[in-house]
Amino acid sequence: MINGVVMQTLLDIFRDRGLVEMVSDEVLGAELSKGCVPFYTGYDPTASSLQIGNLFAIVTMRRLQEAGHKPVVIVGGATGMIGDPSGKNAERNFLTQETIEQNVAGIRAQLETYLDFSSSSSGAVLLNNYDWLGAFNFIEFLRDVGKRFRMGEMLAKESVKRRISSEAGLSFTEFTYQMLQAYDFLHLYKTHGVRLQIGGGDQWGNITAGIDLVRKVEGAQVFGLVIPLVVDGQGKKFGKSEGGTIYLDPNVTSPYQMYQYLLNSDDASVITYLKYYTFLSMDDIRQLEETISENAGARQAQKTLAEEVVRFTHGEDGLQAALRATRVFFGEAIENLNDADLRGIFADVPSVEVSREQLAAGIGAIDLLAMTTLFSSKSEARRSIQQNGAYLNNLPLKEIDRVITIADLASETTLVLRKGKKNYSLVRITG
RNA sequence: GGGGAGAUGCCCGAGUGGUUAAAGGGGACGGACUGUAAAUCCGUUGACUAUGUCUACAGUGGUUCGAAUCCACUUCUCCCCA
Repeated sequence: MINGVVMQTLLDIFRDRGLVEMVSDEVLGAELSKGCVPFYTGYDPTASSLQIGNLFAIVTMRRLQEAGHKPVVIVGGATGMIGDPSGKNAERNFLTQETIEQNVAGIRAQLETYLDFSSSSSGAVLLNNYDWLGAFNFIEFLRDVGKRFRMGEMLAKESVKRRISSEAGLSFTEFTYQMLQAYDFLHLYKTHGVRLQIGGGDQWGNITAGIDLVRKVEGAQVFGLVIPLVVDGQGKKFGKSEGGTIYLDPNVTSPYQMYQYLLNSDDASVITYLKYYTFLSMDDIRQLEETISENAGARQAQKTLAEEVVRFTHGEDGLQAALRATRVFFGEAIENLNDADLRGIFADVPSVEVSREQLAAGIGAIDLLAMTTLFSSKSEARRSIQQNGAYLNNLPLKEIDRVITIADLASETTLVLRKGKKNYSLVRITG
């Protein structure tokens, strides 16, 4: 309190936004107000791309960075080889050194779009814990680190208890995981002054292990902050759609797919997502919340969420591509588009090839439709046309005996066929 | 080893000699409605050279003008008694 005014700390602001599941000590609020607190979070390099589920932590890091705190991102080159038992039912397969290196490179590139990696005092750094953990020999590790750990505490960890009593059991390798991660915290404290670890709820055991180790070895207080688990209206983990996981890499998950996933957020969850994933003010978010009760059908909140996140991830160009793909996918006539546009929009759509001579000679609509994966027989194709369910370049195919020719190309080499609302197939001409 | 029941379209399930490409339900697909939701409603759901033709009711053979329906054998499934 200063002059009778309650100062709101960054931690309070985070709380208002719902970003805090747990903190190790309330003193963290004051610490964050005093000055730069280097903090870290870690990622396992199990894939070359992060997924949208990881984005929450990244956005949270960004918030901290904007408040003047320095992000230290660890990619678990060493711990990734061990496998974190937290929240997992079985030990995972070891990754090869080569795969891990590839994945580390991919993750680094992605983080650079979200965080400021400049050399300023709060500039982010990315480290690979293989660089220090890999150098250890076993005896040294036992003497310097292992001695600080008590079996009772280690066995009491939820992740360990659950796995030990499970069918799969727990290997010694996995059991030591918490020591490695705790050592990361100690190492970062010593080398970068890191005093805060953030992570998801399943990391709580590992985080506290690190806090304890730093206290024992250095006599210093460091902190942990756990962000909430993000789930959708059905309680399912955020970021998994029927089509699979939503990745941040546009080559794996197109901006359009990400946009669609976010746009389809249910009304009950969208406000929470806006708080987690966007930098909109709480006032703006409250206004969007009102639009839901006023006119839920407009889905203003969902649109805003999708726009903000896609722009943040893929830039303005990526967002525009997603919006254009959305318009086309949802029925806008396909015209004035070139091959490159279509390739972007229909990146995930199957295609068949037809020679230029064949198309020049004309192909019956039914025959052409039956060649695609859309229909498994000519009868189906015929039926679909009769039911007004077949479209050429998003215009209904009305006549059964329609002949399709070169003149029908939507772009230089492509015809767009559609069944029903949004099942597409492309026909490309060759030669 | 003895006795009994059964095998139908994507699935379940009617049908026991003649408009049966096969009732009904589910699913799926299309359409309407809608918020790219849910529900609801309508239509479709063997193939093809398409108002017709061909292929289909476990398999093979037979009876018959005509069979998913009757007979024989084969294969498989289930149940009961030893």
